[in-house]
Amino acid sequence: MDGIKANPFISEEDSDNPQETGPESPPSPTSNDLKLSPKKGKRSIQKRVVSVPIKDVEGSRLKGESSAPPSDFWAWRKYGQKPIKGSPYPRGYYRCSSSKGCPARKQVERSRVDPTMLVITYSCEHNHPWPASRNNSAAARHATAITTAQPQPAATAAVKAEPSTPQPDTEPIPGPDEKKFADLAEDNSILPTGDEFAWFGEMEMTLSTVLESPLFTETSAEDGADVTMFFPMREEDESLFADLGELPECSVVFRHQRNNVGPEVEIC
DNA sequence: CGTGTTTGACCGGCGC
DNA sequence: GCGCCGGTCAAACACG
Repeated sequence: MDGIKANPFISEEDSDNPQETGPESPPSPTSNDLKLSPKKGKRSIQKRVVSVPIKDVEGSRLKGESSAPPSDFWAWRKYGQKPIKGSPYPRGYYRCSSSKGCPARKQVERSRVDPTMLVITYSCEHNHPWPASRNNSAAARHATAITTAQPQPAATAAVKAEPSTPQPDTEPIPGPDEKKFADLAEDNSILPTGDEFAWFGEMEMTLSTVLESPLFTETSAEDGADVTMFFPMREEDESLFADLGELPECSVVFRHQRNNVGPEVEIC
């Protein structure tokens, strides 16, 4: 909390990287066996951790959302809430209600290290057939391009260095996942299905894109410079996406707050 | 009436 | 084997 705190407030998790958002969740020795939904016997769950300022959340609440914290425009239905040991704040469990049978889930809890931040964990079955969205091929291309454009040994290095650098919050791990997501999206681009799950792919793409951005990784990671990235897309733009196939369906807003050190991350 | 939230109970994994 | 804990279910309730 001295300002050197890492930036991205976003971290991703994969079957290979079962790590929670903070130091308070030590990787279990059997980390090979990722965490699964106890009830389901599925083996791969894609997880994405996003931190958003509570201010943002309240802002979205004003828009009409009751207790749904996120500002994404997919519908989430709360199906549970549990007090988490070690945390004064309960964790809410949300399920995607945008479409029937949507396997996507989301956990929302207040960050223990920074109570002004909400930690949102998106999760979805990895082996789920991600349908292509109207723009996902573009996004996929983008992500792929970025990933390949940055042949970082840091990818493995970052993952490897993680245990030795316990960050208080989430970490940017531009790892092999990005490629996975890209491949997924591209692979699924042949799927005829609707876009009920496209949001997840979209999110992967968007986040990956931002995370991979040298601007972000370098500048903000270096000294926390004033990185302001605006993707002026909001609800009103959603209608545009219905007709546009090139623009990103979701927007990510990274804003470095002057007073409140910490970027704003918004996924909508 | 349909949809979403709340809340207690239940289940399974994991550590001791 | 036992207890703890996280995640999910499902009934009851609230709201538009």
